[in-house]
Amino acid sequence: MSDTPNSPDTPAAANFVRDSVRADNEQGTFGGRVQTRFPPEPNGYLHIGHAKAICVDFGIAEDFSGVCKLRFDDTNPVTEETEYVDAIIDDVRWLGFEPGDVVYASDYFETLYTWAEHLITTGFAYVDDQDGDTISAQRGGYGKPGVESPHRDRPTAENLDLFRRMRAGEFADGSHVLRAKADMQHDNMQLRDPIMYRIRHEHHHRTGDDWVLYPTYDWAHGQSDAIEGVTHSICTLEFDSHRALYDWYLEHSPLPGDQPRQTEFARLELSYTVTSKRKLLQLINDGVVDGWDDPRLPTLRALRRRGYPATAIRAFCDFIGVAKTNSRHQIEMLEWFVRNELNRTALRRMAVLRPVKLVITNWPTGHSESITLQNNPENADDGSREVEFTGEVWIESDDFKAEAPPKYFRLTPGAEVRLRGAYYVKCTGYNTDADGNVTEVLATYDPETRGGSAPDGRKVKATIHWVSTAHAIDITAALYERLFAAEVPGERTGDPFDDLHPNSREIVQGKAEAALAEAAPGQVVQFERLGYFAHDHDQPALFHRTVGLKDEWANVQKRGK
RNA sequence: UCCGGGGUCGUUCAAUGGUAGGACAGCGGGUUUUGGUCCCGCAUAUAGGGGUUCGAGCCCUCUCCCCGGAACCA
Repeated sequence: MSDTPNSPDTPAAANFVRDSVRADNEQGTFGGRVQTRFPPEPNGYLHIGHAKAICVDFGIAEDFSGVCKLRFDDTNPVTEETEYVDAIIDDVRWLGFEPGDVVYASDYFETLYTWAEHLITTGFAYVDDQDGDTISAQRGGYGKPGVESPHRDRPTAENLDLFRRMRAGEFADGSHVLRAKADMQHDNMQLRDPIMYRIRHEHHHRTGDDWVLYPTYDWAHGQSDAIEGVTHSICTLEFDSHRALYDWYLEHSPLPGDQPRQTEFARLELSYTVTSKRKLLQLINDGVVDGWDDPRLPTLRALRRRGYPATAIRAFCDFIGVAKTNSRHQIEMLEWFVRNELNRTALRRMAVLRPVKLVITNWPTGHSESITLQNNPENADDGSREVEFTGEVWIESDDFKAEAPPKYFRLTPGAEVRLRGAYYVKCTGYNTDADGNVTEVLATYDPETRGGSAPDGRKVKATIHWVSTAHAIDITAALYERLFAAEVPGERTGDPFDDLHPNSREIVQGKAEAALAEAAPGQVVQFERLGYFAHDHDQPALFHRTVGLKDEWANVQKRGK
């Protein structure tokens, strides 16, 4: 076991949810049993916010040797699709969790229906055939009591008859609903005779056309929990005011076992990020991004494509903990976890993304030699590789300046730097085109410094990366900035789209060492001194910048301004 | 307006009546063949008032601020 926060072995931090589960176990509340569920609605792709929920739901179950099922909350046939179901299962597994079972709220439609009849029979539900606006108006308002429906005291037999005919498809959408007979005066609006069933003549992704009657979330959720034996129903804060209803429904249902308990925690929000399904969909539909797996998106598919390791996401989620405070975590912290993981695991390679040619004027014409470089200084087991060096190499254009600003350690006329693993070179001059752009940097090398150290002990202040022009391969790199330029997108104007970063993706053509041609699809490597880059799954020469390296030089420049 | 949930360094999470601590971010230094990593150090917080107590971030009380709640969405 390691004590680094990024280790998958690190036990998750204590938090109020875990503590309450532990207390339940000690008191024998559920006979020592722990069962949770992760209940996404299959109407969109999972994003980083879901990752936290997944880590909480599956994590708690794991900690107490319980089970966590993946349950699709598919109670609304008009928005839900099978496409999302498959993707969600895939994403959960990618994160590293194996669902105890994959189930659907729609599996329980028949039981739910039976229980609804039970509520009718016991006098706790009735059929209302007023229109939606009327029902809504009768609900009252904050601080104002509601008024009871004229159908509230409909006789049981009539309720049963109407409800069965609703199921049989005799009525039009919106004409009838089944409502709980709770309390129209309750301070909590959720208890003011909520809708249990509505009529939707719609095709359902699993039950097809078997049903025209669909349960609402509140009626379906707690009952599904009870049916499958969930003990701890952990959800996000916005359901807090639903808990009273959750309990009410359970108390009035013929449960097969223990009554599950709902606990709420704060969802994960990230700076510079939107996670609303509606907004994500809009970004795609408006063509701002290419699709659900565009690396600029916070969806799990996108983060995966971008090179975020699942282990880093999990470590982040475990580390930020679980609380009830509404909070927005800084994306910098997530990026720290990503770098921390990749620093240990990513092989180093040299790539030049904005190339300028460096000509070594005293290099023997036509000579080429092989340089041995470590694959990962953090892990000797990753071994080494051979890289060809010649008298003409690509270097990063940022690594040369005709006139050096203060504290600039790289190449400038008269300055000596190390070409990583190869030789010291001293800049002797440069050539420009008619417009004054640097076309070639000229330098001499010191043959005594092979391998990158000088026998006379003299030091250089910079080491720069390089790629032999004769041996370079062409690559394309996608450089991403944050999709939104504001910490809280939409805070100024109410519309996150007003805060879109004007240039969140830059495509550059670069040069790279030959070994990069062997990168596996999806593999993440470090381009030395530049950042971590994920090899695209489909396009062989395309690399997505996962995250840059911490850049002290950029800080120096920023401070100088 | 009513009900509910919150308020601890810049951000976030701890401290469950007994020295307010960690991480990220920031700043300074050391090591370094990545201006990376690593190491060392510095600075910064209990929303406000009253009370209980030997002792309060924690308990009581009043005030202020933030979030959620009146879909036939989840």
